[in-house]
This record gives sequence, C-alpha cells and structure tokens, in this order.
Amino acid sequence: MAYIYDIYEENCPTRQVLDRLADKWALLILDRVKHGPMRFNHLKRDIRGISQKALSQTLKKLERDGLVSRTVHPTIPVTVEYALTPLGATLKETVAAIAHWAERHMEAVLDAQKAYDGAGGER
Amino acid sequence: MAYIYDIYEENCPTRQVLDRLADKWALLILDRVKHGPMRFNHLKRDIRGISQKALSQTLKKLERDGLVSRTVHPTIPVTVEYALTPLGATLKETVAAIAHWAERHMEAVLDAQKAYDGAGGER
DNA sequence: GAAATCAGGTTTCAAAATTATACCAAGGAG
DNA sequence: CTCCTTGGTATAATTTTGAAACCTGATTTC
Repeated sequence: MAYIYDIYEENCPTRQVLDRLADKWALLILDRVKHGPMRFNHLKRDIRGISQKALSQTLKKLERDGLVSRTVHPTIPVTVEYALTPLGATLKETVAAIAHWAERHMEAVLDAQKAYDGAGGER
Repeated sequence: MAYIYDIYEENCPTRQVLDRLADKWALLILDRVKHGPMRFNHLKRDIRGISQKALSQTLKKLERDGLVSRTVHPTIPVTVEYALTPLGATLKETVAAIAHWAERHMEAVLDAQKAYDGAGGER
C-alpha cells in the first residue's frame, strides 16, 4: 500500500492528478455535481463565466480520470447527464472544504490584499 | 456571518480565492512550507519542475493574499524566507487533503484512464 | 584584477492554453 | 421557412506559461 509516490517529484503520476484537481473549473464542476446528475447546459448556466469549450474539455478529463460519469439519454433533443462516480464522491468533502475556505476567509484575504497593495504601491 | 458569497457567481470575490488555490504550484508551495520557513532556492529545488518565474510569481500572489509571509535576512548573500501566515495555516489540512487524495487514489485514476482510453480508442 | 559563485529575482520571447465567437447536427414550434 | 433547443466542435484572438538569458551585489578563486 505504501507506494513511494512523491507529489514533489516532477514525473510522479500524482502530479497529473494534482493538475486535474488544481483547476478552477474542475473544482466548480465537481462541487456543482455533488448533489446529483446535471445536464451539460445546466452546468453551463450555473457555473457563471465558464465557456462551452472549457466545460466540455474539463468534463472529458474528469470522465477520463473516473471522477465523473457521462450518460446520454436518447430524448429529443438528446440530453447528457454528468454525475459523480463513486471515486469522484470520495472527493466531495475535500472539494467542498476549498470552496468553504474561500467563502469563510474571503474578508481576511481581501484585507491582506488591501494592506499589501497599500504598502507596496507607495514606493 | 452569513454573507451572500456565491462561488458560482462570475464576479464573486471568492472566485479570486478559488483561482489562487486552484493552482498546482500554489498548492505545492503551501504544502511544502507548512512545516516551517523555507528559502526561495530551497523551494525551487524541492518542487521539481517549477520554473523560477512561476515560483516567484506564485509566491508574490500568495503573499499578497496573506497566505505566505516573506522575510528578508540581511545575510551575505541575502536569504529570503517564506512561511505560512496564521491565515495560510488554516489551509494546511485542506491542502494536505488534496495531496493525500492524489496519493491514495492514484491507482484508481490510472485504472479509469486505461479503461477510458481502451474503450474510446478502438472506435 | 578578471572570472566564477551564490542568493533571489526580472526580462524576453516563443510556445501552449484559454476565451470568445461562430458553426454544426437533429428535431420541434410557430 | 425560420428560429429555438440540446450538446457539442472549429477557428481566431488573447492570455498565460515556460525556458533561457540577464541582473544586482557581495565573496572567493585563480
């Protein structure tokens, strides 16, 4: 079990995983989909500012990594639903923790930015 | 307390924070620095594959956001130490959880990729 | 005294990724 | 016939990234 994966090593496979997770759109998608399946255009509408291409590409990568499943329903017009896989579900808390942290510490970050910009800008 | 921050909203300030955190280099730096202060070149050597520019820029952003502190020691030659701020320290577990997840579920992701590539490539 | 070394960066420029925009297919509504 | 829906892809413009060179300032080596 104790494989010698080292995320600091350049060619460690965990770097690929980190790359997938260290992505704004991937995190937002994973978080958005955690309560149940969602259609492509629904995600696009909910995640404000994402481009169709970014959504399409990110979903494809998440699907390839086994985090999200893609189901085509032969309705008219076809609808495609994306959902967390069991593997993806194990990430729920982690992803939520990041979004949560952002919301909880927003003020502190904003204050730090103000202090930094104020001190540095006067030089 | 219950501010109406919504990370799905395009111009919500939490998006900025997510942007900072959803970055491979930022996460690796935060995780690398969690046990104590580190010098610039030490980080550069430890985090394999990071360019000097990426390290410098990422550190500057983390400093601006109040997550990392920068201390110049007037030694010869000067050394600069980067450390977690108290605010940055509140992120330790979250960041570690991501790295941890990557290491723990690496095999599953690799398997999913193989399955995906195998099924899709034959068409 | 010229050259090389260390630390911690910045600058430069080309390559890669991201974004906005347009387009496509298949069917239904008006 | 024209427009709207779904779920994309193709193309072009913009932005970000990465590799490599350069810079400052002080010290040691030849």
